[in-house]
Amino acid sequence: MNFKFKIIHTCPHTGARAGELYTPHGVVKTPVFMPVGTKATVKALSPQELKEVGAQIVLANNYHLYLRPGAELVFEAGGLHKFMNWDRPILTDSGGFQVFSLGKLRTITETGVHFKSHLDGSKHFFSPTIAMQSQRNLGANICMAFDHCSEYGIDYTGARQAMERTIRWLDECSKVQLQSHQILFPIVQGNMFLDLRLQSLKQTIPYAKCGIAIGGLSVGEPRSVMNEMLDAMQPHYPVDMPRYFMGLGNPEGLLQAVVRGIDMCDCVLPTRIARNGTAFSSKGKIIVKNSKYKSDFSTLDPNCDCYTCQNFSKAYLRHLFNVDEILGGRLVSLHNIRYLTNLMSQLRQSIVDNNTLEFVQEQLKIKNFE
RNA sequence: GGGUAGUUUCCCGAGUGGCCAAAGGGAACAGACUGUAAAUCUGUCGUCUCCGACUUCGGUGGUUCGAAUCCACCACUGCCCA
Repeated sequence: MNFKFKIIHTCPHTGARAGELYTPHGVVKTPVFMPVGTKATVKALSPQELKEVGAQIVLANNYHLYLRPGAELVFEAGGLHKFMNWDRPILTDSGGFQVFSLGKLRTITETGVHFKSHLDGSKHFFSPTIAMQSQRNLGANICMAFDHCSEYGIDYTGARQAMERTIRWLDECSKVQLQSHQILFPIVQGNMFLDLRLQSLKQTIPYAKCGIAIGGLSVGEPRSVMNEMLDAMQPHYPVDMPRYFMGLGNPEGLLQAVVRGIDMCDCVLPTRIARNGTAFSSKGKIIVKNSKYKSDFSTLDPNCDCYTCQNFSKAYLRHLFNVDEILGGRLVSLHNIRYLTNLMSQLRQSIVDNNTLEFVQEQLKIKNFE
């Protein structure tokens, strides 16, 4: 088998683990934050910059790449790694999240999802099989199961139906033969209902060969609810494979998740808020555009080793946003990714050093950390 | 010198008797963003003791129950003719 997960150390006081995920495109040290590059590019950053900033693995999105340029074209190009010039591991989301986010542009049936392209309104259909075949063509290392991610606030019956459908779809997904350098990650659903979560987890585990994902959280629910869900699932995960919390990317959430046994996270948050003028920092969130930084010639974060923090002041970054120059979004994206990769590697070190609890509590003292 | 068009809240600019504290855009300010329909979106944007009151539409004086809108004069600006 081309994939292997090795646990280096488990925290004796929390659920945190330090591990290594071996893939045909290299090793990923966990816990890990994975930047999102939906359309085969992490917005505003080059692969070289991503490496400099410590990205070990990136995401791409099956739905978006299926529409443009098409999965066959990516296959023809030699696969995503070659196409986007990223030689480290890649994970593709199946398009399941678009079932959730595209709202009125889609209708869900038992056999799959009818989409209207957000680009030109053209009609498309994803069955679990089609979604997996498309991901096979894209050629990422980790392919996510095609799931039904239900929205926060849905009632029990709706949540149960989405969860059960996800299991049925998972079974179909598992029958699609992937390339030898690929593996399927199944996804646990169940919305905010503990029994559904646990049932989903139980039924999903048999399909997990190397890793298992938690979907449908961090979709607007209070942090306490998210933690409650993670706490409930933690004792029941397979020990020997990474748990991937889909769509989590704010510093506090990452810490909360890792101490609850999560190994992998991804999110658009760092890059999106960066382009919108907000930076993470060891003193909390910095809204760079704010007028109070007009003549603040200090850097975003004195503790950060990124290119941005080595060379540019808040006043300059604010200026870039003010005059609508793309470099602003680039520099803050660089910083925000670095902030999270740094946070995760420090967290990893704390696990190895047996002082995770201390480290996390110290970090959580930071105010305005959302 | 003559003619003509204009002067609106930070800027541009709509508004030609009441529904106007005054459209729209910009700027400014604040906020949101979680498996990316996002370099996007939302809110505030005359003053105040802010369910209400007050002061504004170049200036002054009129007409009118009521004026940014009508009239007179003045000031300034653009354009055309000398």
